[in-house]
Amino acid sequence: MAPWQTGPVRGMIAPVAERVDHDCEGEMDDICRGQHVNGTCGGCEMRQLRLCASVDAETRRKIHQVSQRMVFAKGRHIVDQGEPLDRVYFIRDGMIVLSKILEDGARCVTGFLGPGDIISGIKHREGAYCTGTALTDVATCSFRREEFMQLLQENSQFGVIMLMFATDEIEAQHDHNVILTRKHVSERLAAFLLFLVNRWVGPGGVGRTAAALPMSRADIGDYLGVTIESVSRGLTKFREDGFISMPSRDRVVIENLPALYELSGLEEVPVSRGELGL
Amino acid sequence: MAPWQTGPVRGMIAPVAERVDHDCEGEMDDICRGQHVNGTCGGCEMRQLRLCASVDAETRRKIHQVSQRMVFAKGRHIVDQGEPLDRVYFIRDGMIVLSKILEDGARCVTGFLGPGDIISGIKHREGAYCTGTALTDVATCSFRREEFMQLLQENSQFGVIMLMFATDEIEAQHDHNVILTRKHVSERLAAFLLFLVNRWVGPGGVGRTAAALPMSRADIGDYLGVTIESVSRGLTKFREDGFISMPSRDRVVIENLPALYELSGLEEVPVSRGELGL
DNA sequence: CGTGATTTTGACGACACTCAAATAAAGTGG
DNA sequence: CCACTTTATTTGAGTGTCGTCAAAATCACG
Repeated sequence: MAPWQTGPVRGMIAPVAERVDHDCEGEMDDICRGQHVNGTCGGCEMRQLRLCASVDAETRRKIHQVSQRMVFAKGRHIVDQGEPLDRVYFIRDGMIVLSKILEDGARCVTGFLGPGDIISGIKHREGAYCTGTALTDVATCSFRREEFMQLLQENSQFGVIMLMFATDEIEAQHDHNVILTRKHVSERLAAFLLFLVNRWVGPGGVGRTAAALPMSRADIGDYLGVTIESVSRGLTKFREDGFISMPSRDRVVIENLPALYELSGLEEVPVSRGELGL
Repeated sequence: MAPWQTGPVRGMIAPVAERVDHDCEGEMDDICRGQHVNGTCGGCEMRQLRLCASVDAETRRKIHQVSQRMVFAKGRHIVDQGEPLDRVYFIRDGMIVLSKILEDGARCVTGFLGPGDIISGIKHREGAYCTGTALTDVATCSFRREEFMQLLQENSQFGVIMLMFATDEIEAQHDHNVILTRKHVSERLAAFLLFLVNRWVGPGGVGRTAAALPMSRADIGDYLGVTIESVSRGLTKFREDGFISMPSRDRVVIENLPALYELSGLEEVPVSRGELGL
C-alpha cells in the first residue's frame, strides 16, 4: 500500500444521503417533471444542452412522460458506492464529484460532473462503484431504469446518442490518463484549471477566464493524484507567478491563459463534451 | 513539461500501416467475411464472445451481411493517430496496444485490447486520437462506419449492447485511474499482471496463472505511468521474491497469486469485461 | 557471428509525499 | 453577535520513491 493511502478519508463527508423531491412550480418545472407543453421542451434549459437538443419532438415528448425532476442539496449523495442505483440522472444545474473509496481507505476522485452530464444507473443493480456527492445544490431530470431502458429500446436514435456520450467520456478519460501518467503537479493543476473554465460552457460558448471551485483541495488532489499540500502549494505558486488570482478560496480567475496552456501541455481549447458519470 | 517526457519516442514503431485484407478460407472465415451459413454464426469464435452472443439470429444475419474479416500482421497499425478512421473493428484474436503521442513527444499507452474488444471509428471522421498497433498477428471482424451506424439505427438492441460495452469501459478506465493515482510502482505492476491473467478468458473461465507479454517494457511503462527501468526493476524484484517466474522475456507465470493481490490492493478476481478502444 | 535494439543493473538526485505546526475559515452554542 | 470549537487550508522541514543518466548484459535478426 502506498504510504499516503493511510489515515482517515479526506474531504467532505455528506450527511446520510436523502433524496429531496421538490415540488415543481412554473412551466419549466412542469415540463421537466414530465408534463407536456406545446409538444416541446418549452423553456427547459436542458433542451439547450446535450440530450434533448439531439432528439426529435416526438421522442422528446416520450422522454417527458417518464422523466422526473429531482434536486439534491449541497452535500447530499446522488449515488452511494455499493448501493444499488436504479435511476439515470441528467444534470441540469450544479456540480457533482464522483469518488471511490478503496479497500485500504484511500479515496480517488474519478471526475466532476456539471450541467448536461449524466449519472447512469443502467447497469448498477448490484451496487454503484462510486459515490456522487453534490458540491452545490444540484438540479436533475431523472428516469427510472426500466423506463429509461424502454426509451432506449423504442428509439434506436436515443441509444446512439447515449453511445456517443459514452464514447466522448472514454476519450476524456484517456486524456485524463495522460495527465496522470505524464505530468508533474504544476502541470496537472494547470490542466485542471483549464478543464474548469472550458467545460460546461453553453453551445458555441468560448472558454471563460473565471470559474467556481466548489470542490475541496482534497477533491482536487484526489482527482489529480497528488496530496492536498501539493495542490495548495501549486495554487500559491500560480498566484505568486501571476497566472491566476483568487478573489476567494472557492473562486479562481485566470490571469495568464497562455502560461497555463504552456504548462499543461494542452494545445488548444478543448471542445466541451458530454460526460457519462457511471 | 515533465523531464521524462523528453527524448525519442520509445517502443516499437511499426512500418507504415497497411491493411492486409486476406482471402478467407473455410467455413468460419466465410461466415466472418459476411457469408451466411444456416442462419447462425456457425463455428465463429466471436459468437462465444461479446457481441454476437447477445443478439438474436436475425440481427446476427444482418451483421454478417455487412461484416468483413480483416487481419493485421504483428507491428501493423489498425488505427493511426490523426488519421481518419471509418471502420469499427471487433477483435477476434491477437493483442493490440493503444497509444497516444503528446505534443512534446511523450508517449502514453491508454490500453491493451484483446479478443472481444472493440476499436470504434464511429466518431473519428476527423482523425483518431490514438494509435492502435498489433502486438501479435490480429484477426478482426470489421464494419464500415455507415453500415455499422445503419445496424445501430435498425436495431435498438444493438445500440444498447454497445452502450453497455462503453459503460464497462468507462468503469474500467476509472479502475485504471485508481492504479495511476494511488499506487506505487510495484503495486501498479502487480495490478497489471493480474489484469493480464484475468482478462480475455473465455466466458465462465477463471483467472489463469500464466500470460503472454507481447508488449514491450516501454508499452507497460507508458501504460502504468512509470519508466521502463522501473518496470524492469519491478519484475526482477517479483522474480527474486518468488511471486512470478519468467520462462522467457515475453512470458510470465504467477507463482504467488495471493501476494500479487495483496500488493495490488485488488480484492478479488476482476470480472472479465468488454473494452471499447475508441 | 556481428550489429543494433531491448532489457537489465547501478549510482545519483529531484520532485513530491510525510509529518508537523500555524493560519484561516466555518460552524456552534451562549 | 461574539467567544469558542472544529474543520480546512497554508506553510515549513525532512525524507523516500522513483526518475535520470550511464553502462553492461541480453536478445533479435540478418
